[in-house]
Amino acid sequence: MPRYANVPGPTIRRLSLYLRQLEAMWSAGRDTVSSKQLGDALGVTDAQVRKDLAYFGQFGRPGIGYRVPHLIDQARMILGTDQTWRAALVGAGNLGRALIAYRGLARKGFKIVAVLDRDASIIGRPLPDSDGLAVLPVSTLPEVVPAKNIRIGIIAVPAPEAQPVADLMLQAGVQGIVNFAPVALNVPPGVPVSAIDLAIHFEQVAFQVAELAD
Amino acid sequence: MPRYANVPGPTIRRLSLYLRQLEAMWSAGRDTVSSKQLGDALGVTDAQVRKDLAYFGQFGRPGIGYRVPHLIDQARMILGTDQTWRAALVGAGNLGRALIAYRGLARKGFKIVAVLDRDASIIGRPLPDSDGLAVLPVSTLPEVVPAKNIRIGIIAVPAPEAQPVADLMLQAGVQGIVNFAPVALNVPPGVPVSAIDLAIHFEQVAFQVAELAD
DNA sequence: GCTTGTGAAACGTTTCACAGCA
DNA sequence: TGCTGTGAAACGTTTCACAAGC
Repeated sequence: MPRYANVPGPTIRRLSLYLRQLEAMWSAGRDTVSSKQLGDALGVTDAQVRKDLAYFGQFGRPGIGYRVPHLIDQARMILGTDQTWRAALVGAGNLGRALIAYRGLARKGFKIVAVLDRDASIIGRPLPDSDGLAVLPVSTLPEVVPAKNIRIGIIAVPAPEAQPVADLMLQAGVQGIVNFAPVALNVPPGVPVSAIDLAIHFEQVAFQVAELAD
Repeated sequence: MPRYANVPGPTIRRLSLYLRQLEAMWSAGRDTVSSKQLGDALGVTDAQVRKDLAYFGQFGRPGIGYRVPHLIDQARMILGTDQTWRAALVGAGNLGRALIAYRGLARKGFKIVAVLDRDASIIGRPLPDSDGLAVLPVSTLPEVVPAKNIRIGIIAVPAPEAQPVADLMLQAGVQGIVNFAPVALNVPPGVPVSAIDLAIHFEQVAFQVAELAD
């Protein structure tokens, strides 16, 4: 029963960008915006912006443009960030701790309510900037996920541990995964996974720079 | 004079994935791989793998497949990670320090050789896991970039500071940017930028999960 | 028998261009 | 006049299907 079954993937990715830009514009005191203005700010054509938004409804007014706060509300509803998403983080290394401290996630409604690790030497330790969370053993995932109403799992462990952690997460009832480990996860079809491989982004820049030089 | 002008963007993004998977397979002792095997590991069709690789040359042997180490070498050459890329990191907060400590970047040839920040209270401080780097003032970017042969800039500062930092980086001679700030950078056309907005990846998972539920 | 490389077909996305409305 | 929403055209990417090679 998908709400937006025929919406192209690229459109959904850009919707996140539109929302981010709209929030910035609203903070800057802007009340309305045209597809051209929104597109220019993001390097997208005005036609693209209109087509994208039209997949979800008719939000604009000819001659005027889009009302910024209204479009923000709509985009949040569509993306699901009008609600709070409780997440479990596995891996309390440098990256994991950076995620805990990052306010941008909470601001979007993502709350890390459990932090787990395999390393016995850090289990039980309180985490800075975390509202008093302490590190739990990964093995408690099956109890913690239902008990804390967790829907999203965050993987921030070394590559070789990522697959077993993902398996355990899904078994525990997690509905979607954000994966920072540099490895392709094998999950059942239809399970939402977003992968962020830092090194790959650097590689893409390196390729483009090399292209320019030659 | 681009070497690979007509190669689709998605193909270049997948080439990074192929390389990562091939490195894992080589570590696991695999010597040859077919397009089907490589594709299955990544959720891509065999035809897609072959088309992608064929944009860059003829690397395979009918009836056999691809020689793993040879394909790794080729992919590294194409992506540019057969060389070392020296990078400057601006922003020594939680995320910045996680990047400094992350070995995966160095393993791919990306070396952070300068760390800068605006915050006077941390300037001069030595950084853990950094080979003895100390934090420099952002204002020294114009001297540091040429002096240390830096080609890539990494932005890990709060959103409002990202644009001025980007401007300063490009003025200082940086050739490409990896941007972790949740804001669209305005850069001259053709300047390679890769943007990583952590919150957006979470949002995409939330959307997909919400789609399943309804 | 198995697998590549590749034209051709199928498919999906973006851009165009304009009717209709403020 | 300015701007949206949208069919239709243009463009780009993926999949198909098979000849050729191991």
